[in-house]
Amino acid sequence: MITHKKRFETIIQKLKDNGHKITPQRIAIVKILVDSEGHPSVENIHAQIKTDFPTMSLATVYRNIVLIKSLGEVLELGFPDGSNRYDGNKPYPHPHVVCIKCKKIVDPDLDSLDEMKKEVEVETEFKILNHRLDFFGICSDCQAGKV
Amino acid sequence: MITHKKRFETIIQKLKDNGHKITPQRIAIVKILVDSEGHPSVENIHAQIKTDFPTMSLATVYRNIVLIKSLGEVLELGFPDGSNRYDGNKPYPHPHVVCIKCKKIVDPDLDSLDEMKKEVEVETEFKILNHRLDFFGICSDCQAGKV
DNA sequence: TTCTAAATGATAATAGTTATCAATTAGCAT
DNA sequence: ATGCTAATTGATAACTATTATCATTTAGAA
Ligand SMILES: [Mn+2]
Ligand SMILES: [Mn+2]
Ligand SMILES: [Zn+2]
Ligand SMILES: [Zn+2]
Repeated sequence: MITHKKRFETIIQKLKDNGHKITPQRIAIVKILVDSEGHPSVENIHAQIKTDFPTMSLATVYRNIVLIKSLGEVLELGFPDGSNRYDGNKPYPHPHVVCIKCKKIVDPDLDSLDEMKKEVEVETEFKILNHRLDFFGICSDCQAGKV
Repeated sequence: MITHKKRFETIIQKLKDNGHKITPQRIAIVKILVDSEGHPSVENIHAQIKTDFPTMSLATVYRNIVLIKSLGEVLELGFPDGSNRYDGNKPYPHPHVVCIKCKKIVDPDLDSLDEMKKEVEVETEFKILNHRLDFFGICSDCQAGKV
């Protein structure tokens, strides 16, 4: 996918620009972050890499996600049960739709959010800097019993 | 506050109706859940009660919140960093505005959410059952440097 | 008042994440 | 190309919010 390749280059370049070394582990992690459609978890990333990179440590995955997060190049979807998920393609806040059965997470198109943010700023007198919107439900596959 | 008293009675009654005993610990926890304006944390609830009920165990607070949650009478706002907060007055999903400085959480009035939910259902073919909307920012007090 | 299942308090166990530290290595200087 | 050094890694210990365990206590019915 062309946009994924571009994201890959962007993140690698940003790592270089900030004086970080480009290790094989880093490359593998960034690749998965930008190639995944389904918002992978740390465990998922680790498992994928370990298949053909058996020495990959879980700590390295965590460390690099923290690093890439600090560069603003991955969005962390933290869930209270600890099952955090990551979006390396759209590293800015955006709404998500979560299937509570198969744990799939997709990006819907929603434009009314900006309007909503302004509403909230006027009403509450907060300066809004960030937001998080999740819808939880059952995807069409799971509704059809294709679990 | 009249609405809080009503909520208190509602929850106590529901506990009775479901065969649960009304203990002093339970009463204290429910009181705080319905009297708090600011979405208290477990630690906060525990600390408040311990002042004049020194034997109150943290485990009891956790246990009772799980119980009241299971009866649908408190909304849990789980945050990925483990700083969960509770709303005993509006136990159904609703948007929140979180101050990232003083950790205050308020309930804004927002009506466009239902519309948004329908939009998402049409677009993604999910059956939406629940949602979570948080805005993060800085409250007017913190903006004024009243920290 | 007595009885018993439910609830509590104290604490151990759990799980995701972060910290630590010795060993390895990417990338620069020679 | 080689060696150097600070950055990075892998292994594992530590941490922290929450849950489980279990002996003791108690709410509420008989
Ligand atoms: Mn996304
Ligand atoms: Mn609320
Ligand atoms: Zn599904
Ligand atoms: Zn504030």
